[in-house]
Amino acid sequence: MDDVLDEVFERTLKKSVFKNRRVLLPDYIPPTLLHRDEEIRRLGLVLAPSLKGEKPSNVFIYGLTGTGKTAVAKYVLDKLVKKAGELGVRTRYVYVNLRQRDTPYRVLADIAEALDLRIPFTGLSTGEVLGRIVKRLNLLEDTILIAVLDEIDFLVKKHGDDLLYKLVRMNSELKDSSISLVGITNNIYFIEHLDARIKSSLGEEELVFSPYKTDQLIDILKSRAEEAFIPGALENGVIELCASYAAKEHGDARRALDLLRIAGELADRLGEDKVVLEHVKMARVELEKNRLTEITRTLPLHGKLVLLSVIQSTLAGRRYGTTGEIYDIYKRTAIDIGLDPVTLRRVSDILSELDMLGLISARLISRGRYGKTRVVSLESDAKTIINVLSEEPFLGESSILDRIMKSLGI
DNA sequence: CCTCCACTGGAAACCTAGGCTC
DNA sequence: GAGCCTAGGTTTCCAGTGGAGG
Repeated sequence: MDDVLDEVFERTLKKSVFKNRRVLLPDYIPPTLLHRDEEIRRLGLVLAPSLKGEKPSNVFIYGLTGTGKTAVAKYVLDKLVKKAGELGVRTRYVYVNLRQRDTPYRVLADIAEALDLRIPFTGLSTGEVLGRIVKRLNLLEDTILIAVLDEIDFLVKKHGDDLLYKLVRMNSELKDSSISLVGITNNIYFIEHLDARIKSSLGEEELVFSPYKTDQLIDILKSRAEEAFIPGALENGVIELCASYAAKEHGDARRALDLLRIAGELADRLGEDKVVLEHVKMARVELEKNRLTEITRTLPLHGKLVLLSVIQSTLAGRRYGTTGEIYDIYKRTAIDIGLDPVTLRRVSDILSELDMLGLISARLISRGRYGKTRVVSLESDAKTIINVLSEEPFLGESSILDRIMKSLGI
């Protein structure tokens, strides 16, 4: 037994294609950002007044995922704050991702924390938190706070633009301090459904990030690979393949880096001393599987049940199910395992949510006399989903999953 | 050209579990 | 402990609606 383990340990410890795997992780900000000089310069230009103690304009940054919006924002602000420190100007910044912190309260709590305030995770009114921030900023005289609100469209979609309005208006209550907003979104149409008051004040400046071209992706991957891998660890063409896969996904650099990293991890796991093209292809499959597992796992219970019902509705050789059919199946399953089923209205919403997550495709069609409904089909691997669902106590112990697996021939 | 199906999607309100202040 | 806050998931109610079949 020991020998087996020893071998595993040896293998992981001794040989690795990596020199420094960290530089390939999504939240790593490299010391220099390639092919974003213009964007860096322009954002710097907008925010530079803070070095003279003046309030910078609010900025809006648009661009698809993996175009370096977050990286550029963090990069510029890190440098800005450092420079401000040297000059003795009080400039701070907060970075908040509004997809993860998608309520007004949590956003305010994060901003408050950046000002060294302690805020409980629930209990206070948003107005109270806002008030404390104002008080704090007035106490810290001449402080310029820059709040980076990443994926800002998520908050607005769920809770409206009230918070943005309040944050913008907060400046009128501040004496010598100020707050500026940097909004980041990958939804170009986002600004259109903003209130006119906010649109004008938040969009004082606008930056648009265009996707990376394949050769730019290659540059980026090469420079990171030099840091990340030991020399000679990459077969010729590995980087190019990662780049071309990612270029197909609208030049998404994050995806390119993920592919490269996972390809490397696969090589390590297989005990090979070189990353080859085949590893990249495997990495692509793995990446999709991880995403699916992660999303499915974090689904609320009824979301999982509805997803399972979608699988069942497409079981008997059918390509899609309708909302009504899926609801019937769902209801039966829920009662079967001793759960109160939710209403059709709710299931309708859950189906939309699953669609947005990309797990299923739900297209709205009208079948004339036979009413309007959503045509739902599974867009992901049923086997992976069922594996995750079997972790669920309610489902794991029932025989439903076994039955489905049999029908699927797994 | 009109009807009417099978839902969709908006709005408000409810419920549970948490936490503040006084 | 009262009274008032929050987040999330949900229920209740209801006014639409695209287009096949009459």
